[in-house]
Amino acid sequence: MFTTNEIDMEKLKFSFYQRQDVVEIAKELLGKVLVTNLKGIVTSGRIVESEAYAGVIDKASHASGGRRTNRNQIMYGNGGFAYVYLCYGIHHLFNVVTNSKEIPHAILIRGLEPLEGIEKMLLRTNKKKLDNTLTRGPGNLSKALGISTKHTGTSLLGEKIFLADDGVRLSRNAIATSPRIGVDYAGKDALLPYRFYVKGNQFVSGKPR
DNA sequence: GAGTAGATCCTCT
DNA sequence: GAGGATCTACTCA
Repeated sequence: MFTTNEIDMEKLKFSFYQRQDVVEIAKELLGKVLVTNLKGIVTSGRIVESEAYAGVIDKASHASGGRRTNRNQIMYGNGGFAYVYLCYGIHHLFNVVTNSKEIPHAILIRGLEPLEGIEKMLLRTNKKKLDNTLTRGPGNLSKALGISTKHTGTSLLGEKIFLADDGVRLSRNAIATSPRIGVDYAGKDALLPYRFYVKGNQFVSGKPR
């Protein structure tokens, strides 16, 4: 399906995260590579699913209505940092903060196709063999990559966690759009088409299509 | 295969 | 003191 091309991997630049349109960035993140390098263990995966959270005007966002708390203050900082938080007491959800200071945009990474360090991911998740549950869904992928809430505030331009472009390009018709998942509480904002995924990829969460 | 309950704990009210 | 940007296992059919 995808071919790895590690030689041409290039970290996404600060300016990539600084742009205004969080929905556009969410779409562009599909096909990019998320890499973690923690305690000398390198694991990575290609992003196949993402969701945009459009700051203060978005009821589904933690920053909805300008809410500002200890937990989400990182969203009010500059783009290019990680926002990780705990959900349902069990799951660590990994977000990419975008835009500039005081504009709390973020993108939730929901699905990855494993690339490097698959055996390490299996160890972390207590799985025996690779299947599509390893990095499908936001809770699973952060566990597989070793990401937890203590990584909130980590720069995505550093060595520990970063996003890279290895030259893979997705054609426009390979990308599908849908409403976001698990945000029914957000009223009509739950219907916004802010979720993007690679059509037919087995690491996309939700019902297979 | 579909539907539901339980896990589990940090964060905000 | 309540509830959440979820996942899994279990039931029932």
